Amino acid sequence: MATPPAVSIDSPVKDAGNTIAAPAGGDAGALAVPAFSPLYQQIKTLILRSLQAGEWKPGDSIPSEVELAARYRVSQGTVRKAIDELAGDNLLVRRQGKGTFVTTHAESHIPYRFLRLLPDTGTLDEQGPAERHIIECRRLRASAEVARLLALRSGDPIVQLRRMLSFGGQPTILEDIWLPGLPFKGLTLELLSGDQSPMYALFETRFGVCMVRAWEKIKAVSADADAAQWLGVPEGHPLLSVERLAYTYDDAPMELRRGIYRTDAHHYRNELS
Amino acid sequence: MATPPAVSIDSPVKDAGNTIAAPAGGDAGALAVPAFSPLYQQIKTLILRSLQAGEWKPGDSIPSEVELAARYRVSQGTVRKAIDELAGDNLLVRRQGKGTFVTTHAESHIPYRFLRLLPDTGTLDEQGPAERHIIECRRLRASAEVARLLALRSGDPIVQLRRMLSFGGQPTILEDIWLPGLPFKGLTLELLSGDQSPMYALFETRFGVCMVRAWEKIKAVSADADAAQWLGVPEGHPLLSVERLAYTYDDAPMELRRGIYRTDAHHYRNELS
DNA sequence: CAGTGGTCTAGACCACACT
DNA sequence: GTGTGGTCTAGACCACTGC
Repeated sequence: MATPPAVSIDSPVKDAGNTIAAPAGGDAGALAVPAFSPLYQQIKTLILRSLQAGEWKPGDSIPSEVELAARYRVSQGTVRKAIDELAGDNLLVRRQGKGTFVTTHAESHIPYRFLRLLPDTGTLDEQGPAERHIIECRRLRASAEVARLLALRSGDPIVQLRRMLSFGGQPTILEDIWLPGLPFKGLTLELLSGDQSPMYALFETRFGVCMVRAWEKIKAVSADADAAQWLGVPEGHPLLSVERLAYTYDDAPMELRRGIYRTDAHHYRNELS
Repeated sequence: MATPPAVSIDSPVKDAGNTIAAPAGGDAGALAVPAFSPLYQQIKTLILRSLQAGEWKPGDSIPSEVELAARYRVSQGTVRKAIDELAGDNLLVRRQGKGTFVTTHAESHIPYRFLRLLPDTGTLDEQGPAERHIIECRRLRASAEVARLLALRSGDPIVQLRRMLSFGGQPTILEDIWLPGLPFKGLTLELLSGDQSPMYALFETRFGVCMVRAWEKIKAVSADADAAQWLGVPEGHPLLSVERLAYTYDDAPMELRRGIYRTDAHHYRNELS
């Protein structure tokens, strides 16, 4: 399987030396556009496309460096640099002696890769795994606000979820989640409730959607009646509001999430450099 | 200047092939300890030491790759990999055609490298630069808690600062800062107040202390009387508590800081991947 | 053992910045 | 032009994994 398609973004020519050809034939057509990129960047893009297209799924191993070098007709070192950067972005994981694998939210030893909340005292696996409870799952139409953030149009179909996470029996996080309706056709409360894996792992296996990076906006807020009831704190209690926008391989926003965190016994941890 | 000291951590031997010698002579002594590291790691450590020793200061350029390769008696590619990693950790900055520079908190186009608070609307330079006001600067003795976090002994001399940051005239951040007394001998309220640059830049130039990375622990809290007064909010108002422990090159904790942030018009931003 | 990623080298050439 | 970092190659060998 797989005959080498060779590099074809900037149509690199390697006749004499290692030059990269002009973006368009001859000298007509687009000018002024920078449009040149190093070979390894082009390889990176090609690999990204294969990930996006689902040629290699989360958890799978991708072809070896030697194979990819042959496929793209470049040296192993060039493939290596491309993979290095993708690994640096946490899209791939290298394992010496075994191969290079597509990063997944499942079967990872970090069950909640994007969750930055830690207990003030104790280890990561403190009181065993988090208890998860789906409160509701509704299909409705995007508000202007949600549509804007998810790059949809007002009124487009969406799925709205609400769930609660508890640690050691203590309700700690109340989350509202908005997902675009089309990619998540078939997502139901039953499906979510009957699943043991992290939500993002379910998204990968059932919907082929891989959350790759995200932004979070954090504020301190007062508990309203609703949050107070779910989290078991008095109204007005200070809580962390964590708004997350998560993206897939193609940098398309695929999830909007707003979590309300109790921070009595936990804290949001962040590393700076 | 500078005659090659050559690599000497693991005493790499490159007689035939590129082997790295055993950590200790013969086969006696420590066994079971892994203790081997690739050449580029050793180079990384040597560069780190030069940074630590102040051989190259923040903002300076370090020797070129070719020079370093000669100095350490390795190939340019090996130096390159070492520098790549240090650049990845934001300790160095590469500038094509110019050289490699030691990262600094001064003259950066990001005036507050470690500050993650952004305005909800508008750009980064929103209302011009932040107004800074030093409220107090006292020299006292470390409490058990502060000593533990700063790796000091209870009762060791420390400097305690309090300051306020305002954006567009709005008091937004109230910070208490604890510094070890010895490295910061000579730090006074006058020095701080008369300085226009970010505090970390002052630390670099006046005390040779470069903050390189940090952890932050974030919680939602209620404004106490003190914070309420300084920040102009009612008591009980939800605020962000941001506790930071900052480290220098040698991974020694060098600053403890606790900030109280208003998040009415701003938010703490974080990227996940 | 063969296959994978990891390290190291040496040399060529390109892109950029200063002078 | 000279010097810097940036890209690319080709080949050798090491270290780990699993058959």
